[in-house]
Amino acid sequence: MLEIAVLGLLNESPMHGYELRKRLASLLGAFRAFSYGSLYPTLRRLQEAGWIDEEAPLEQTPAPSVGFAGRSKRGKRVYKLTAEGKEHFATLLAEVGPEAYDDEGFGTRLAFFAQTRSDIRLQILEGRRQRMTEQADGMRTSLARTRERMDRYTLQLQEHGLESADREVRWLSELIESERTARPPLG
Amino acid sequence: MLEIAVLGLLNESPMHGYELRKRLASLLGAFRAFSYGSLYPTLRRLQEAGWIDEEAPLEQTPAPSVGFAGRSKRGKRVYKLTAEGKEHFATLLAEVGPEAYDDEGFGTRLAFFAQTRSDIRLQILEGRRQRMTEQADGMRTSLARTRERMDRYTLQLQEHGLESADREVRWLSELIESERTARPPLG
DNA sequence: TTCGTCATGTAATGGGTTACATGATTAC
DNA sequence: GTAATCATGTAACCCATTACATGACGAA
Repeated sequence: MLEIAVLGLLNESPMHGYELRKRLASLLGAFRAFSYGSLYPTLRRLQEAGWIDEEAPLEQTPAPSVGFAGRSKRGKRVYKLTAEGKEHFATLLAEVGPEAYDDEGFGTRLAFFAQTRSDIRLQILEGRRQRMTEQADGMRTSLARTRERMDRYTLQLQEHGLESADREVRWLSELIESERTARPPLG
Repeated sequence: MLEIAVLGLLNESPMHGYELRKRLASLLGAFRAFSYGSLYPTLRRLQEAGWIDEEAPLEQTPAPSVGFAGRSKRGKRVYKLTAEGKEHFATLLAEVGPEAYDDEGFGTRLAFFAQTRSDIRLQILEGRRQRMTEQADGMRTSLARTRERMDRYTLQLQEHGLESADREVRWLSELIESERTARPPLG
């Protein structure tokens, strides 16, 4: 999750960790803000895997002290995607399994839809819609079956959840529709 | 989270693990279904803490083999809340900090609102509303600032998120209102 | 007798968080 | 010169998941 988000942002432009975290927070909507305690280890892991790389900073100050990679002690580390990283990111975006439909995964995929193939976009939207439809139906059934036995708070909770699920289904249907008209099927 | 949910359900009636999991799934809405890999260890932990206890099953079959606590080999283990467990659960429900407002925590608290003191209910609802209001405002600001630079998918994502947040705020306001009229402040 | 579902459990792992620690840079 | 914010990092922990393993019981 963090991995795909980091790769996606770095695919748009090189960035350092601190900035990455801010972009992440605003992209994924204030909630889901990832702490540094997971971000920095992830950056290291991605670098070791060869998917991202540190940009050597262009030296304005004449002589950096002995430090490796051009950094004196502990300056900004600006990361960018490598060729393999771009490839890997493309592979991740092309996955259409359940991990692309669930609550955490779907938001992240959608955030990078502009970089996703249009047939994959459609598959993900339809998968998500199916999942949300099933969830809504399950809640409807359970509500119908146990409505009388529930206290008003449980009822409110379930009804709000159901309405949210229904709203999302409608929203997805609109997205699917405009996706289809924008790129009509061959023939 | 699992702890409070387990205690809450067992406070309503004694139950075994398997049943607990099904009730959990329907209570928290199909999503958030907790696997056995976390449920059973939690039950053990709660039992070791003295908050829940195994009910000795009433023997219908004449002689169980040597097993301890009345179970022959591995039968159902029906758990119930102890007195300390009830006390502990009440303490958990009375917490009004951030853990009661965030996404995971709030749903669980609301599910057991019928067992929660009405002044605490009000505090939790107001805390949640404040949090969601702040979140919505943050998203509105960020949308206003970066709307032009965003692709249509990111825009859709943010707008849907904003609408959901706004809807929840309105819903919370209704709950707060009815909570207040049902139990008007002293005087 | 075999299949489905009820029922309990463990081991390995994952993906994050909190709290802590450090240092550089900017604004007042 | 000092406070805020930018910036990077580590260690300990937490709460869950997946995959696996076992076994009882009822219905076809």
